Amino acid sequence: MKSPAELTETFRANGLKVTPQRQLLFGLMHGNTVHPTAEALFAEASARMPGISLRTVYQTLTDLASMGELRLIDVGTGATRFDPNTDDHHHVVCSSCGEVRDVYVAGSDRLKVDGLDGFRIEEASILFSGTCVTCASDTVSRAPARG
Amino acid sequence: MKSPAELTETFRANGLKVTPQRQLLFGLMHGNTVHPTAEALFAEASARMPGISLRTVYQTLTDLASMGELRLIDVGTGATRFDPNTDDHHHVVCSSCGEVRDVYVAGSDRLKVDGLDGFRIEEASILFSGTCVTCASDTVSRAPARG
DNA sequence: TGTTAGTTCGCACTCTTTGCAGATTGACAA
DNA sequence: TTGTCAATCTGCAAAGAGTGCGAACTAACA
Repeated sequence: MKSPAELTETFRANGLKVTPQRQLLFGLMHGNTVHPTAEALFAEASARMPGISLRTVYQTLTDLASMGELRLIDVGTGATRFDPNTDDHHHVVCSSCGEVRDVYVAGSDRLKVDGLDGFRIEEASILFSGTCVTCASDTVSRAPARG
Repeated sequence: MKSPAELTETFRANGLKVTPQRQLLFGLMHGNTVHPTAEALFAEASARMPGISLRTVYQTLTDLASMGELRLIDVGTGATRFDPNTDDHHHVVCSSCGEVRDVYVAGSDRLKVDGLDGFRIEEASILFSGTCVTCASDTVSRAPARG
């Protein structure tokens, strides 16, 4: 995703207005590596701009996504996650706490895939799931206490 | 997924009852390759057993999944799909009509993945998306007419 | 400063899935 | 065959995630 300043340019150049709400969201998403949900972002935004609406958060995020500045990702935890990293990458999700991290995969071009006949493939996404460090240690330390 | 007869055994052996509703669903899912949603399965089931409830469909599907007889898959089209194929495989989804097909991938063990540090990986799923044959030809033949 | 098209916000509503509770009914024993 | 009891089924309410809509508001430019 471009920097807030660049996005400001881009938006204006496209006839879109740069509102305080949008600027706030540009800032919250820029360099954001936590893959927040709309709800999570709304909470952060609300703290800095009381009164901002969830509807606006969805709107802006959707706009950014359709401009290619943001990727919408679905890791199966219910809500859509937003990722400002537009590099060619994949994700890993903790099945316990839902944390999502970016993952880089090399060699995917050498995969032998059977069953794609007739499909014109546009995208391939790999989702790893498992347990993150924090949840793994929580389990270990808490297991004995719980019996 | 096991055959309806085998599932009947398994259910009874586990103290679960084998009701007409469950038998119907066993039959509808066995060998089913269309990856139906709960709603789609409910429609099929209703045609053969008027009065069966959507709630029961969800319940039975969830039971089968927790017994490992069914895989729940999320291809990003909104509703969860149910897959009786429990082999190690992946999926491809048509972004136009939502059709889902099974795909077999070889060589995934040779992928070089960066970013999994700290995670204990339990699963990796690959989702291809693109356009199926039917939708591709629809687009071609209809494009001129639509101008 | 005025104009106007693009935005924001809140509410209603859709869609998917789950919780609940009363009415039913398999499964096993006598 | 009948009885018992826990497992099931069904319908309805409700939760979570998004989206459509319209009135009020405001950036952006002349």
